[in-house]
Amino acid sequence: MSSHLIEKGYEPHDVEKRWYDFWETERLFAADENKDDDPCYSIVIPPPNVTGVLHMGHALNNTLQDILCRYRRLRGDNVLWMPGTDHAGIATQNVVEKHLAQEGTDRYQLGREKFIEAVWEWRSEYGSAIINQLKRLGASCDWERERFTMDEGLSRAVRKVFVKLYHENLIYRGSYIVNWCHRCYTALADLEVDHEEHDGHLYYIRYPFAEGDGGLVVATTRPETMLGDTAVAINPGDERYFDLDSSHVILPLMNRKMPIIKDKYVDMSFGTGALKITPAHDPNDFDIGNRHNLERVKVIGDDGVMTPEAGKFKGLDRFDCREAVINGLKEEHLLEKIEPYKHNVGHCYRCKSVLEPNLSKQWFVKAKPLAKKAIDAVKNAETRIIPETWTKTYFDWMDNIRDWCISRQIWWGHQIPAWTCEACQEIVVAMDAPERCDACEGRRLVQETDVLDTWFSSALWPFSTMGWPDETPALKRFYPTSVLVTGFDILFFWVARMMMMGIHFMGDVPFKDVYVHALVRDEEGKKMSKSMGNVIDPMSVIEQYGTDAFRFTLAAFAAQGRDVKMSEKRIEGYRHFVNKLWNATRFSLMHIDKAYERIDHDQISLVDRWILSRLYRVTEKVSEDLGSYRFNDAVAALYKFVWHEFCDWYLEAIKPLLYDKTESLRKEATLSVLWRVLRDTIILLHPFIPFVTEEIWHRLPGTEGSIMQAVYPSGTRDAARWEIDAEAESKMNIIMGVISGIRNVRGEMNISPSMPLVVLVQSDVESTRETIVEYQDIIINLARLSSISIEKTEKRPKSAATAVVDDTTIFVLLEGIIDVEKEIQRLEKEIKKLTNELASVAKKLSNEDFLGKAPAQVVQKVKEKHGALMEKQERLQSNLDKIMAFEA
RNA sequence: GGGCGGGUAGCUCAGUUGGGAGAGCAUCGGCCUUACAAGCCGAGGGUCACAGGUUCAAGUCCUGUUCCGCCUACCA
Repeated sequence: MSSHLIEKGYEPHDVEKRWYDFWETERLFAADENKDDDPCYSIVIPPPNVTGVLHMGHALNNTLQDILCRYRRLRGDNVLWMPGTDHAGIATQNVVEKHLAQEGTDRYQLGREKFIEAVWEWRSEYGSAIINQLKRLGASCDWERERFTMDEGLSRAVRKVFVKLYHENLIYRGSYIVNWCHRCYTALADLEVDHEEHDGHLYYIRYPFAEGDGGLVVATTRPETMLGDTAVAINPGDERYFDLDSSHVILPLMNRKMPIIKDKYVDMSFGTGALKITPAHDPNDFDIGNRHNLERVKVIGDDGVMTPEAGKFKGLDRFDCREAVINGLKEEHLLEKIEPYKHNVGHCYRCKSVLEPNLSKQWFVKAKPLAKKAIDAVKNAETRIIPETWTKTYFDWMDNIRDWCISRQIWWGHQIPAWTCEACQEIVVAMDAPERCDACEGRRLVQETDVLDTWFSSALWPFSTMGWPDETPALKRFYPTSVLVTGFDILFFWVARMMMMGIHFMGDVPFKDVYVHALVRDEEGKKMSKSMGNVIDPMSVIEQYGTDAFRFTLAAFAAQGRDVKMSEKRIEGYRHFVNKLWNATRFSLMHIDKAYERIDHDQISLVDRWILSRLYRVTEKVSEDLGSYRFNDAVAALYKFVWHEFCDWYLEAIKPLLYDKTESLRKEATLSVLWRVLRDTIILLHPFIPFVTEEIWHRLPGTEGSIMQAVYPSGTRDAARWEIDAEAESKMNIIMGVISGIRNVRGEMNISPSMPLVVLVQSDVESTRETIVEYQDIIINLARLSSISIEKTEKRPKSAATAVVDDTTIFVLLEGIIDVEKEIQRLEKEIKKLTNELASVAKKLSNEDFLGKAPAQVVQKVKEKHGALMEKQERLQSNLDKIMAFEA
């Protein structure tokens, strides 16, 4: 017995902290851009918001990345996992503004410079929260390289990109309708709009003709915008309006004379076929306005309050104004009717306020030319999207891409590097503040106050984090990255834009693979959200079950193309797995007290050969599955191997030898196999459950350093014997089959587990008999027998329960104990089951077409199955007959 | 409006080129067997949403129906 006794249950808490610190201190996560020989593997983290806390999505996302990175490191790759956070312009500004509000001040009182200082202070105090949570998760990022999108280096990259795109005419500035959030006081990109269906109303308003009686009735969901109307449009083909008396209408409440224009955009089948035109507050109306040279009257201000252009409604909040307008129209009897109407309303994705389409001067990226190359790269498989189904979504969006509004009217972010000359209004775009105007040599230049969309800087992440625009060794070695692991919710926001920028500026795709994983939902499949109260906090899960159990669960759930429905029950189940591994180790270490580097293959037993063969198979399987991002399959294979092969069969089978006090070469050989299998198993498991495996590693004799530096098990290392042992597997299948058959009888006949049984085994097949004779000790041990005899002839003993496995019949002799009735029932049940199975197989074989058209291999297989079933049924039947005759 | 994914055991879900319906949890029965009761040994349980089609053969491919979820969209 060794002195390495360990605790009975695995306690994750202090273990996790201890080993994470150890890994960091030893710099085991560090990539080396100056190393030439090893293959490189790189991933950039999807940077979480610096304001964020870790949620289930992050947990899944980073667990998968960590599994890949740890796996590749073990295989000997030079791995870079680049970590960092993004500055989350609007979100962060909102958070800091809330803090200021609590202190009774606001950013306007502070002023821009002081406010930005306050954000940096906030960041240094709270910004590392999510990083620490990633560490709790075990994330093996190269933290020494941690980046932030507002770092000086990354800011330089942002400016460089902006300047270059501007001079390539891929960035322009202009007045357009944008999505405006009055609360955040900024424009948003189209993507940043959340559409929600609302129960609203459709208001029918009559606009009287300028000449004569009557008027045109228009329908709108936003009556307050009528104050900014500058025309009414009808379809030129609309017969209803062919002979209008008047060419103009009078805008009610404003008393403005407006033209009736004709535009094919108008849908004759909707509403009245007459459309009010508000060029300053609707994107379609804006286009129509351009076509007809209409005036743009902006009635809703950027603060959500009506402007002086709204006449007597000036100063009203936009929603109050809606009420006022309706009342005003009612008084003038111009409101024809109100219908309930469901329609989509855009909301700010950051603060959920209702957005207004608003006329505004903004900066845009011309997306089409950039998108084209990004489309081609996926078409040419320079970048693979996995699962493939997402490529279609990617193409759909890319094909219909629209210009990207990149300016934001907030303070926290990269200030746009454009300066306006006060003298001549010339715009100068440059990396650094220019000293004089390019056009007039004027020296008074004012920088643009807008900042850039956060996603603009995130789009550069794969190369800006590696030092671009400098030509760094890191870029040379690690770009393009091997894979991007991300959720589909930011496929457009981020992945598509990185593709565009990466290709444009690096001349190469940013990643070879994009692995798109599922979203984590609650048990009912709903998106987890704070407002619904269905959020499971990863940190509390880690507290309760340990990081390893949590990670194993996440990986097990990560089947491709499916959402993850998180359930604590499953986490609990995998905690049991971690504990099982722990206890298997505990048992092993009671017998192992040294390293066994060499296995004496002449001395090892059948079960030893079998478990080595199974270990080889699971090793291959895990490599295959991780190579194709099938995390759940890898987890299932490992789970089955550890629990149902290593623990249930192997450890149980070798117990008698281990408990035998006498030293022998045989025992030494088995111990060496046990040592090897345990060591290799924890190495295989380490990418998934890093903490417990590191802990075990250090308790296992003969290991050095960290498990992270271990040699990954592979077929080449132990070439002579390290392979599938088909003979051992097939023999073990016979042995295990016989044992299971006996156990089945014991269970079904309610025979106490402690009662030793006498068993007679019969088989026609010589090799089967030989195998059973040779390894009868295993059967006696695991099936709890007092004796076993093996013979060829079929001669049914008195008072026996029967089990048939393949070519073997097992008689459990139970003179005086057997419950004949029970045995008859048992056999009848078994025979009935076989009869059903046989029927479907026989049907197949009686089908001429099947015999003629199916591949010979398949026919052969079915025939064999039929034979086996027949034989089994016959034998059970004959035993039933005998037992019944005996009974009678 | 367009697109995508899903409906498989009581629950949560696997099931890769079409050829034996699986796992975990839950349930039932038996065990405190000297690693683990967070355990061991057994057992039961499914017309693979519905209707057609292709095929010798369909959970798997095709068509339609239905229910659920998501993404996307400038019809007032």
